[in-house]
Amino acid sequence: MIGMTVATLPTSHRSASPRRRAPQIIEATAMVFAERGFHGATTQDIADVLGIRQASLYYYFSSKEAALELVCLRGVEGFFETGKAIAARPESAQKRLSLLISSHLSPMLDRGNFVKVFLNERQHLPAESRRRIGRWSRGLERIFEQVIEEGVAAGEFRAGLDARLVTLAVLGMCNAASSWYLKENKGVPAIAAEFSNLVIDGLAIRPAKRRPSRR
Amino acid sequence: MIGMTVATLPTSHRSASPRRRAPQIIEATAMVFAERGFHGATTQDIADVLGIRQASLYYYFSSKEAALELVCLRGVEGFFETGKAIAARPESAQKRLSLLISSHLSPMLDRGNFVKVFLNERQHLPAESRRRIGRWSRGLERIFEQVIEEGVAAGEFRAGLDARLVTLAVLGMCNAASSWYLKENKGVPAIAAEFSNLVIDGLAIRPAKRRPSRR
DNA sequence: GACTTATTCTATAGGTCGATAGATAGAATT
DNA sequence: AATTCTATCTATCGACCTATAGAATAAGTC
Repeated sequence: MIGMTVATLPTSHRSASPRRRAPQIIEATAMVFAERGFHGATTQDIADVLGIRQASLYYYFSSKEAALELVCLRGVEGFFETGKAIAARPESAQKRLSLLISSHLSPMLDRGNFVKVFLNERQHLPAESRRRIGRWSRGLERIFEQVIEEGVAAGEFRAGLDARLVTLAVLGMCNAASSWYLKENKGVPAIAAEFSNLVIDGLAIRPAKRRPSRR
Repeated sequence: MIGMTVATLPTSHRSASPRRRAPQIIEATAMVFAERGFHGATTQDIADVLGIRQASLYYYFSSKEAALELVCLRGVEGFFETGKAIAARPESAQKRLSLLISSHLSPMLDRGNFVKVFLNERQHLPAESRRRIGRWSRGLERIFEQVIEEGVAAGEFRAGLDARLVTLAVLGMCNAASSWYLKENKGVPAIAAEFSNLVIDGLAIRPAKRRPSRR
C-alpha cells in the first residue's frame, strides 16, 4: 500500500501503464519525418527504425497525420511560455532579446528533430490543427516584435527600424539553425552568443563601446 | 519573307518551335511544388493548374523527379555567378556584403517559387543532381564567408567573430524570406536595406558615430 | 489537300502506401 | 487457473499515383 515500485501513481483507476513505448515511437517518428519530410516518409520507414511491423504503429497513433501533430506539438511546446516570461522581465530590451534568441535556439539541443519537423512540415497538418498552431506561431513573433519596439521606445535601439522585418530576420536566422545544427560542430551557447552579438551590435566595429571615453 | 509573326527564328533546321509551352509548364510545376512540397504534390495537381491531362505533362518532362530538377536549377541559377562577381569588386567588405544580401534577396521577386522549391525540396532530388547542386550551394556559402573574413582582416568588422556562424546567420535570414515574402507586404529593397543595416550595424544605437555629442 | 510534326488525349498497367480486422503471445490481475 | 489487458503480428483491401502506349487532334508546310 505504501508503493512498491517507484512509479505507479494510479493514473485513473485500473491497470498498469498503457503505451509505455509511446515516447520511443514518437521519437522515431520525429526522426523519420525530419529526414524525409512528412509525405516523403512512409509508416514502413518508421516501423523499420523501431524494428516492429508497419501496422503495429497504429496502436500508438490513429493516423499518419495524427502522428505529425504529436511531433509538431512537442516541437513547439514551451517556446511561447518561455518567450512570454522572458519578455516580461524587468531588464533591458537588449538583454531580453539576447535571452529570447538563446532560449529559441536551445531546444535544438534535445528536440532538434521535433523542431525541424514543426518548421518544415506543419503546412501538411490537417486544417484545424494547422490553424491552431499557426496562431501560436504568430504569438511568438509578436513577442519578439514587442521587445524590439520597446527597445526603440527606450532609446536602446535605432529609431526608424522596421520591427516586423527585424523579427522575421531574427527568427529566420534562428530557425535556420535546425537545418544545419547537426552538421556544423558548434555548441548552442556559441551560436546564441554569435547571433546576439550580430543582432545587437552588428559586424562593424564600434567607435566606442562601453565608455564614451570622451570625444 | 520579312517576318510575319514576331518570333520564328529557325532554331535548328526544320519546323517551328518544339515545346513552346515549356516555360509555362515549369512555372506551374514550381508553383505546385512550392505550395505542397514535392511528395505532397501530384502530377495531377500540376495538370489541373494548366488545364491539361495528367499524362500530357510527360511530353515536357520524363519524370516527376526530372521536373523537380528543372525547377531547382532555375531556382539557383545566377546566384553563384552574381555572388562571385560582387565579392571580386574593389569595394569595402561592408559594401560588398550589403550587395550580396541584396542580390541574394532579389530573385524572390520574379522566381520566388523556384527559389522556395530549391530551398525546401532539394533534398528529394536524385542522389547525383543533389550532390551537384549541393556543391554549388557550399560555393555560395564560401563567398559570403570570405567577404566577412576579408572585412575582419581589413579592420572593418569585429575581430574574433565566427565567420562561418555569421554566414549561416545571414543566409538563414535571407532564405527565410522565401517563406514569408508573399504574405508580408514589403518590397525587396526595403527588406535588403533593413537586413543590411541589421547585419552591419546591429540594432543598438551607436554611442557616437560621426559626432560624439558629449558625455 | 496530302503530308508532317507538335501537342494533347484515352486507357490502363503496375506499384506503393495508409489503414483496418482479427489473431496471438505474453504479463498482470484476480 | 482463469481472465483480462497490452502489445505486436499476419493478412489484406482499396485508394491513389506515376508512368507508358498508342490514338486523336491541331497546326503548319509543300
